[in-house]
Amino acid sequence: MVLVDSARLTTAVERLFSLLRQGNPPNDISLTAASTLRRLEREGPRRLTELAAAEGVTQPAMTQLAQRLERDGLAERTPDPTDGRVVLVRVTLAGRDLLARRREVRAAHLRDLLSSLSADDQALLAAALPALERLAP
Amino acid sequence: MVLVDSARLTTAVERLFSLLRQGNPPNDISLTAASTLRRLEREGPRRLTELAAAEGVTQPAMTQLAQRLERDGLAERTPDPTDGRVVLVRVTLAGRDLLARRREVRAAHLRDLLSSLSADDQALLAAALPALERLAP
DNA sequence: CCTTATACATAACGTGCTTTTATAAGTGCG
DNA sequence: CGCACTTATAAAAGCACGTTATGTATAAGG
Repeated sequence: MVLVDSARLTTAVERLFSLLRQGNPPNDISLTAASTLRRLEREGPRRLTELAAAEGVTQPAMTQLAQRLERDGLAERTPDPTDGRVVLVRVTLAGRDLLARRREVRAAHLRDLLSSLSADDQALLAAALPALERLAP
Repeated sequence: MVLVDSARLTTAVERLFSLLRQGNPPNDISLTAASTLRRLEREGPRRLTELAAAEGVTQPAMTQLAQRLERDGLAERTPDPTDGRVVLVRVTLAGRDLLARRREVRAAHLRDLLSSLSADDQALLAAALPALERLAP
């Protein structure tokens, strides 16, 4: 039995995400690019087709994205020693830095929002944070 | 004083948003389009410049978005009787339907995620939901 | 009136994605 | 070995979505 009003939680997450996105640097990378970098950071090097499937884009799109990421120094493409067809994509240090900076900007923005919340509400959010993390592992 | 780890909350929200977006219909509307439609549904008819400012895009971008929304039957543009320069944008029934369907898909997806959570975690999330809504009003 | 400000539209451009089609290289199997 | 399958690249055409710069119509105020 699900105790949470999933429709309301959905809306709240979407609205919050929109707000956090507001404060983005003007020339930010695309959502897919950011999501792919995060995935590479979280899961380690991955092959192109795997990334394409995971991100829900076509394989040519992921080829292009990987090339842009490489061009911008955010990712590297290296051959797989065990399979000559495969290209492994991995995030670079610069890529990790970019992710960290993005997180920092968003977190600062979020802190602003949080500061206008009551202590009670903040406590409720703090208490629910681990649950939220388990929800989206 | 902010009691919540805003960096962790940021990451959790981003991850959850990505997961919810996964199950999207292949030809979904853009984030800005969705956000604008939601705003129109929530706040009623608005003028173009107002929408542009609220969504953080330029006025020409909102003009184009409104035209696409109108072309797709999701919004209408009507003149303001009291000011001949102004165009009022309103969401149509089809637009509301689209929003409802999107919410339903996401909510169903979220229910799946929630169902694998402990009752305690679910209770924490349910308790924090109103605070989350106040955070992103 | 005439001028200036406001609201919106239009034009020209860049990026990122999609499909489609073609090509090439590597792997695995009968 | 030869052939099918897999993996990735490349290139073309098209649409969505954003930008800046510029144009046009209405409003507002001397």
